[in-house]
Amino acid sequence: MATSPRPRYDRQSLTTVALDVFRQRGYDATSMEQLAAAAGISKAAIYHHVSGKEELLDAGLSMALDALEAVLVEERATTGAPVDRVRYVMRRVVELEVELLAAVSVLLRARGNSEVERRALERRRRFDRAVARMIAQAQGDGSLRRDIDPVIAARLAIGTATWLVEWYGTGGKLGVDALADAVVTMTFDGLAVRTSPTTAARRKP
Amino acid sequence: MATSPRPRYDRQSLTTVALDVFRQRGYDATSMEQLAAAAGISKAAIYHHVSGKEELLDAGLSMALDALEAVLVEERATTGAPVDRVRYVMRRVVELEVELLAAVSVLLRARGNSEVERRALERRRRFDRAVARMIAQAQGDGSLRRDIDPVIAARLAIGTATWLVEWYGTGGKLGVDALADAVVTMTFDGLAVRTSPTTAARRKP
DNA sequence: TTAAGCTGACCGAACGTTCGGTTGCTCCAC
DNA sequence: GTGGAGCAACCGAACGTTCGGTCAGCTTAA
Repeated sequence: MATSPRPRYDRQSLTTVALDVFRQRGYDATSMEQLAAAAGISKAAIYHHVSGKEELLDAGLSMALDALEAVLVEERATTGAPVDRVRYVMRRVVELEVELLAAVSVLLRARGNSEVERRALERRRRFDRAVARMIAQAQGDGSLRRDIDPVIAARLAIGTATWLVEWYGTGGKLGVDALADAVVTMTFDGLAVRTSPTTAARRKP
Repeated sequence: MATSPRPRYDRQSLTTVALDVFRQRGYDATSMEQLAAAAGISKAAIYHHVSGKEELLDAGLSMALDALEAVLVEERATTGAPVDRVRYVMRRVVELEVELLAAVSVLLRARGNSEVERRALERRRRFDRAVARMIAQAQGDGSLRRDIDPVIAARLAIGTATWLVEWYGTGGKLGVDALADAVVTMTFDGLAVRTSPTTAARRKP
């Protein structure tokens, strides 16, 4: 009757635990003692699996960034009309953020206080630039409005999507699909009522 | 020839200095020594003006929240068509964020780790609810689309506006008006091209 | 028997805060 | 006009506490 066997952690599972605590309290405000308590092991035991606190942050940030960057090379993000590719990427970003809520939450709070954070910020910036390039293309072929700078548009669009990790609870009543619908609809069609059904018809790709 | 007189700080001016450092490094990652260095006085001198680190945070958070709440009782936010009131509030929020960049930046990073932060989060939530109520009204009179939940719409809209403090630099080339235009336009009309000029005509209130 | 997994005790460094004392400006009796 | 009392502003040094991290030794599964 093994009611409570040893936790048996590894780098990956410890990172998951750490990300949850980092998300709740912030990286700097989280002590190794608190991580140990959350994992149910002693502080010293953590050092058997990772080199220290910063490696947990690095692994967590990479988890989010790897997933985001993978979206950019998916088929539907590289082929087809630019506007459809932007829509697809937006939707996938929302899905990823729900799936990797804690990791993305920690990522967007990184300030560049260490080399690990600075590298993560650089990768995040590259992602933003890639989306901005796609938006610029869609503006070029006339499917997106041109009166908003593509870089600003990308930042606002990604910001809208990114921000939801701040309030979206995993146990929330709103499903992922409905949430992604809301984000994509608002980003491309806006909150105002549409007087013409032309663009509304292509809302869900 | 008094080349370098005493700095002569008070609670207010010290808070301004502290907010800048908090914004760059994060509250928890900022030490009193770093605050002292930024202010050009000794660590001990700070305690002559404020009770401690947390009072600086409290004063900074209140600065942002007071300004945001004041918007809700302005005339253009309380009279007129609901949709116009929402537009106005959005625009004012963007203006305030540029004006109080550091304070808003610190506010949106508050995690609720202390009583001070928890009180700030509660005030922020009340602000969100007020905007959600205005959006619900605008949906009720048919001027905003009803297929997005007002609470979700409010969070996304405010999120879009709030997020810009993460990338907007005070010395940036983009002016406040142009930025507010971009945010309001994207939130209400979206990035997609308009096939009907009806709603586009009322973009700038 | 062995080695990975883990623990409690512990370390030096850095933290926020406090304290005794100094500095330099203001004001007023003379 | 001047000298010295009074005081807000400030400083260097130190406080107790907590931090991230280490270590010698115990436990447990194979």
